[in-house]
Amino acid sequence: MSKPSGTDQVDDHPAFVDASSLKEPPTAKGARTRAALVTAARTVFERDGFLGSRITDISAEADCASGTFYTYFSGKEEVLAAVLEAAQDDMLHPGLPHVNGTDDPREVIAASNRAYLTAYLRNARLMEILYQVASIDPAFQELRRRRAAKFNERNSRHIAELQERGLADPTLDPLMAAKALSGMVSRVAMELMVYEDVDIDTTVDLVTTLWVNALKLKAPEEARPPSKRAGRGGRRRS
Amino acid sequence: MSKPSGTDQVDDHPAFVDASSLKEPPTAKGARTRAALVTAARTVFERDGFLGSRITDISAEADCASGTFYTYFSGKEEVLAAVLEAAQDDMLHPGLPHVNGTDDPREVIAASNRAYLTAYLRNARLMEILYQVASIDPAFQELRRRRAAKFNERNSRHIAELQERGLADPTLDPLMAAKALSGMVSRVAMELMVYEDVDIDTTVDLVTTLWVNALKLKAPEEARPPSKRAGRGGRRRS
Amino acid sequence: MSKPSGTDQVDDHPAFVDASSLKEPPTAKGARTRAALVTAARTVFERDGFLGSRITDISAEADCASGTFYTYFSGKEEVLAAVLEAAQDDMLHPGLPHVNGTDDPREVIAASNRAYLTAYLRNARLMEILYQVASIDPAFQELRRRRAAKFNERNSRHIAELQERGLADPTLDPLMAAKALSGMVSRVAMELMVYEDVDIDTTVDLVTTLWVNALKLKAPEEARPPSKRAGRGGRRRS
Amino acid sequence: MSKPSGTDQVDDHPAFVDASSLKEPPTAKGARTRAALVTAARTVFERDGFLGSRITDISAEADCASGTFYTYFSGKEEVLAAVLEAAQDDMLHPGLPHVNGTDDPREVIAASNRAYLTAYLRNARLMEILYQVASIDPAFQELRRRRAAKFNERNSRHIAELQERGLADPTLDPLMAAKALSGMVSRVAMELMVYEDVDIDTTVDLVTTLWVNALKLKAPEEARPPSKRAGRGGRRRS
DNA sequence: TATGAATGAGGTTTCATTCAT
DNA sequence: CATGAATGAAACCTCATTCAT
Repeated sequence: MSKPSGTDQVDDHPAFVDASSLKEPPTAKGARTRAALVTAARTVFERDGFLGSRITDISAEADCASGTFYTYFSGKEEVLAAVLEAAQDDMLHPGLPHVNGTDDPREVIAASNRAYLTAYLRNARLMEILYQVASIDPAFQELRRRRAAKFNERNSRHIAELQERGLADPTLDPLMAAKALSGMVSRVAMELMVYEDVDIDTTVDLVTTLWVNALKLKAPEEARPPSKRAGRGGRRRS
Repeated sequence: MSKPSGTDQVDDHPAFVDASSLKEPPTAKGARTRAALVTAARTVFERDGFLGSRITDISAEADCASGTFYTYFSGKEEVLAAVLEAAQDDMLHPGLPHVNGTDDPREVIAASNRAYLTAYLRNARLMEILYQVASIDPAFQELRRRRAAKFNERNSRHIAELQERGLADPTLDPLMAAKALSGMVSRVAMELMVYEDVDIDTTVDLVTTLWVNALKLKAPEEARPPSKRAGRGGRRRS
Repeated sequence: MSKPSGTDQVDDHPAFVDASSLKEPPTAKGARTRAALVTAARTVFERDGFLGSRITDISAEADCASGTFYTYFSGKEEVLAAVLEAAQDDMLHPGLPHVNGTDDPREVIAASNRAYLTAYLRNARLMEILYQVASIDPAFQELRRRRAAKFNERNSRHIAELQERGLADPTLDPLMAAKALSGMVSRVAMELMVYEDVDIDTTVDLVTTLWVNALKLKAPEEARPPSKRAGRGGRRRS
Repeated sequence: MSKPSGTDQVDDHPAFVDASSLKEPPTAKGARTRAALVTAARTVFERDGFLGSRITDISAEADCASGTFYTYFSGKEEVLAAVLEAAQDDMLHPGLPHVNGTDDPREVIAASNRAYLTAYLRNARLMEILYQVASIDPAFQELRRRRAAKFNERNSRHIAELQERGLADPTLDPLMAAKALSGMVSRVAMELMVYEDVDIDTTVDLVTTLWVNALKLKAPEEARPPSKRAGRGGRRRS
């Protein structure tokens, strides 16, 4: 099924498949310590930002000595990767948009957006941090890009499908539109929900309406411009 | 005249009116040195980012001793403010969208977006930096917010006007829509133009179409009670 | 027992009970390093004065890296507090004036003064430094004051006691007299013993005589001028 | 006339005869600028201490450029010398203790002390500063010593004279006693009057009584072998 | 593994002093 | 003489990283 608007991902990062920090902890205690460090790192990053944080703070937060940090990670970048990886699990299942029984594209889009924004809210600060780091560290930039690509692909497919069914503006480039619209959603998520505390229902409504309008989405029954009415040329958006 | 999409501003920062660094140096040489430092700071910030930059580098770039820096600024934050202030001048007059002779709202929107994106391109890295710093320093966060507010107000007014003229979807909240749409534009600017090197014409077209669609914009002649001419169905965006 | 003239304290600082640097280092090595730093700091302070000293010099003197200093102290002020605290121990037991077998107040005063001056000599430079710092840093000013208060209280009590026993000039305000006389002693300590190298016996004699005279001290057997012999008017002090 | 207790001097610095900064200002304007700098320096020194002060502050206080400072002085030490020199004039004539018509030594001593303490109050902070600097800069140490010497000499002479007249304890070494007693007075001046705000009358009384007691001073009529004994019976001021 | 003291390179900041205007 | 910008040596302080225990 195609999901329009970042259904199960946060931001443009659909899959935090990272390879860097997959050192499976050897011992049981080791695993616990490592986990504590990852949790602590997230806390500290969210509090102080990535660049503002110090390794000392992370180990302190994890209740261990600063030296211990280096048993599991080679530096801040690596914990960050681990933190993102951990967050991914949380973000992959944000109540998947089981738009049961509905075919109405608007409902599907709304559900997707809701799922996306819900997950976003839980991980907003982390996203902000990823953004920051990406603009500094090419590795994270790449990470961000690769994931955004997957994500946009999916939304793009959904748009294309709607176009094929005659439900969306056929003049739009599906991939470009997908990028622009999901960009809009993630921006709105940060600006309105995080900074301005707008409630999620309002936000879902807003972005869904704009998204639907932007695609000139028709109701399914209007689909496939019936040949006979072709003369009328009525391809009314929305 | 109301300008729809951040016509003459970059990002959400319509007016970099800053007060912090208004210490006009008394002498001419002083002014020159200060200017050199501001220029150098911009260069260094764009190269290394705000947090990655060192004051030493800035003074080196400005060909002066490190101590000289402190004659004019109390720290990196203050130069950044000065840099943004200087950039503002550049951004305030990016070939104002004198959409001469056209009343067509799409043309107006397109022109605005072009102006905006053009300026954005010139200051993209700086915007990225402001974003970074805002997420770290509350002062810049505030700066960003206050300016975004002004900016959104303007776009909001334009949308409301179109609604009043019966040209735009009346169900939209003008302010919210303005925020979402200009968010989209600045996101696209960064993602597509800066990271993916999409050319400006394509980008302008993309965002303009989406913007226009999102508002369900009608051509002026369709305005208001289109009752009688409904059959004609002239739907020309742009 | 009340001790007249700063018996077991140096200057007006009876108890260097400081709270600022009570961070007992956890490990043994840590304790050693900290102690080395305190010792080094004292050496450097006595050599260069407080303001003339550099943290680098202290760590160098303690044979450790400059960063190590900050593991234990937040700055020069804090080491100084630690140095004073350490000195206190030395000063608290300078051969307490166990004027065994004597009740003669003059002997008691002499012994006290000797104890005081002996300790003073050992810590003279430090006292000078405390004086300096106190005139600059309100925290040390306060420290000095609070301790002087305790000290003066004790001398004051001794004087009052002598007055009650009819051995000292009853017209004197005990606290004021205590302040003035111990001020005299510490001044003389610095001026004569430190700057002019007068030997301690001479100095003890000098200040004891002046102190005794100033109180118009009588020998115990003269106590409470018996009314009947009033006419004889025998007034021989000490 | 012999003055017992630092009659017209402040602290132990009877004569600020300094040679270092006697560069008579050439121009009239020059003289004014120099004077402004000296005044400013005193203000700044009293506010921030000698070591805490910066040349910049002094020129700022004197409303001139920092470079100007070097036209008149080679550094802080030199202005300090100038400041002390200027203060000397103020201190040399503090209402000289013309104890007209009295021969009573106590009156003389009281008057001297009053004169001394009055002047002290006016220059207390400056004295504190001189003390500080003396403990750092040998030149000022020397200055202080040489002046103290003259001062002590005078008090010493007065004591000797009283001894010769049979009015003071003949066992005291006049010079040593002078040093100790004037040390007491200057200490009390700082501690009580400056720090504790004790009023001058009380202070004069206190130190005068102690001074008189310490010398075992007799009234003139009791002088020497009082064999015939005026009959009137010596009135001892306790 | 865990610890936390020690390290020291690296950046920041201050200010006395010079010098061209 | 006055100015005040420029200088740069010198001190401060931080923190990632190592390593002996």
